[in-house]
Amino acid sequence: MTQTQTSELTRNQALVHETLSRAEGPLSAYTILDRLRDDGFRAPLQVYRALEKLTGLGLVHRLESINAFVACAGAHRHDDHDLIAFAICERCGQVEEFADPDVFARLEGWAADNKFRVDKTTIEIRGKCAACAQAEPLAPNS
Amino acid sequence: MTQTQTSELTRNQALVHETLSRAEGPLSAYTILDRLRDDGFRAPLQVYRALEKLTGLGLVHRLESINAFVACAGAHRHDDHDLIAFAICERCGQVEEFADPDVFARLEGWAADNKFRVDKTTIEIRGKCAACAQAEPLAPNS
DNA sequence: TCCAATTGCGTAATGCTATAACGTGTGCCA
DNA sequence: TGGCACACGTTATAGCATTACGCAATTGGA
Repeated sequence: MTQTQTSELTRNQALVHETLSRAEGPLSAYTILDRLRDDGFRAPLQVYRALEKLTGLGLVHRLESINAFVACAGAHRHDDHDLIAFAICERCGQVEEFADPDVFARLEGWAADNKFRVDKTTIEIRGKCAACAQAEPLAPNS
Repeated sequence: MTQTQTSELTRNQALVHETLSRAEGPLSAYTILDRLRDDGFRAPLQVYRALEKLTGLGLVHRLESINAFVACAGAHRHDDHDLIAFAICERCGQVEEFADPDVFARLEGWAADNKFRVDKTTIEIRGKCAACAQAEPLAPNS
């Protein structure tokens, strides 16, 4: 029941990944835990350990601004794990991933100019997605 | 002891702001609380309420990726509160603010193309600042 | 072959971050 | 003067993440 090959997922990792993949939006670690109770999950650490591995593999992204996790949409190149921006709808919870090479080029330019060694870059836009923006008027009251 | 003019800070707000301004780097809300015990602070909410006001005024920034707060460096325009990127050194804790109009222009471009209504944009780079990068070799072991 | 290193797992406890829900007081102004 | 907006204080609770301990299985040399 342990890992037999480097690139395969263990049972716990696969369960967490499946849970995130099936979800419609980002999930918190504790939500994942709750959804995996029936599969034997008992403690937060089981989730966090799996998430650590999955994020390392680029299969899952962490959304820093909302303390949640999403399965990688997979629409981008594998080695661009940390060159992805997120647009998070605060109304419906949907998350859009997008990669803007120019944005990252400029940030890397700043880093180079300032001799800053980059480990991880976070770009997250919060607001309302197209559908929710339309559903909600601009000036609700007054 | 309450607010007499709209643009002035209350005692609590001023104390939190001063604490952050004097700090060398970002502080967590609970660290701020500890530093203000002698000034009568007892509960997290006293800090969080002040922080909410200060971030609203643009005097303080929240660093989402490390759950901490910094006093605004003030080197940028007042109305560019949320158009600022941060470079956070994970070794010494120093934070650099910088505004890159092109980056934000491209992100706003994406938002416009996708009819996404932006509320807040977060850009945070974590890594090693120039001094710390030099102090730490690239491949420590192996 | 056997030892040691690595990796993952399970459990319990703890720590850190943030908010909910009360009620109080004060200034403003219609 | 009554209502509103805002700030405050306190207690309790919710939500997020890690430390620490021990065990089991795999792997890769010596």
